[in-house]
Amino acid sequence: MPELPEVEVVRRGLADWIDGRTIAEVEVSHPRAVRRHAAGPLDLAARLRGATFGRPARRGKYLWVPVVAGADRSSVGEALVVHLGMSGQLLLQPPGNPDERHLRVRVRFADGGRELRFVDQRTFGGLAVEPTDGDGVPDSVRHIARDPFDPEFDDEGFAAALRRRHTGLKRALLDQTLVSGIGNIYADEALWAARLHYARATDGVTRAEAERVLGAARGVMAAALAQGGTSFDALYVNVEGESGYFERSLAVYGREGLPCERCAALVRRESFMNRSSYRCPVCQPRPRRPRW
DNA sequence: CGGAGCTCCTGGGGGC
DNA sequence: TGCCCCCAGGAGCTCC
Repeated sequence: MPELPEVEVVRRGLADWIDGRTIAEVEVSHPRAVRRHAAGPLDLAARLRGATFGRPARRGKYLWVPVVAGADRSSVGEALVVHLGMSGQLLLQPPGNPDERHLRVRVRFADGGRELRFVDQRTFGGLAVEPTDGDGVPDSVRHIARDPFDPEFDDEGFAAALRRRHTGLKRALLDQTLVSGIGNIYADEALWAARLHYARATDGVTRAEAERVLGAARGVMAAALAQGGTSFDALYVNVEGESGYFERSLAVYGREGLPCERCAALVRRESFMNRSSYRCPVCQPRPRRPRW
């Protein structure tokens, strides 16, 4: 469930720990973790060996670390791209620490200090080394929209693009090519804060409503980031393996049958898009003409 | 080409 | 106690 705030917590941790360090060796213990690296695990390891990490960057839920090649290679721009999927973790562990049960990739550094470990129970996440464009954005991230915290995010452009869509509002919020970083939890929280139903037709959403839900998404994700992110089942943790505290601040997600904080009506859980959606039946009434 | 549904995966938890 | 099934869901892929 790592969404933008959780990925940003990890990015900040990485910036503290790996920026400027040189890679000694990479071990891939589960090929699925590097399936997005088309040339295979050996190629991934070879591209990283001897290279130096730069400053970690992020767009939406995608994280990447520029890699500056060793002296023996031309310095074509490349980056190590990481997506945490549902259960991915990036941990900085002392080399002697016991391996985690779901350790997939280990990066050892030449300085012998803490190693970078990619741990992923459900294996939806993964790593790849990819070329970057003139703006430093990797291939697989180029189709991802800017996220609401990107200085170049265009609020009016978002509202216009949303209203041009012919789909349901939550579906659109989860579409990473429209706005990135929002997942199931923060979509539900943003919709509750904006008092909008998930099945509102996007072409019927007013400009003001579009601004409201965007502002709500920004607000809830900023609050979550300030608390170190949201955690469930200890699956999401920062690079030190610690959980965030935002779960206790969630207004609707995971709160089926509990009173809405605004109106005391009981929160409902509904199945939608093969996942759970939580809403207040009073604050977020079902639209006359729903779109799923 | 936009939109929608399917699928990948594992472990925790509930029901019987 | 053990087994089976459901559930969590990001995003690429496929089909219409």
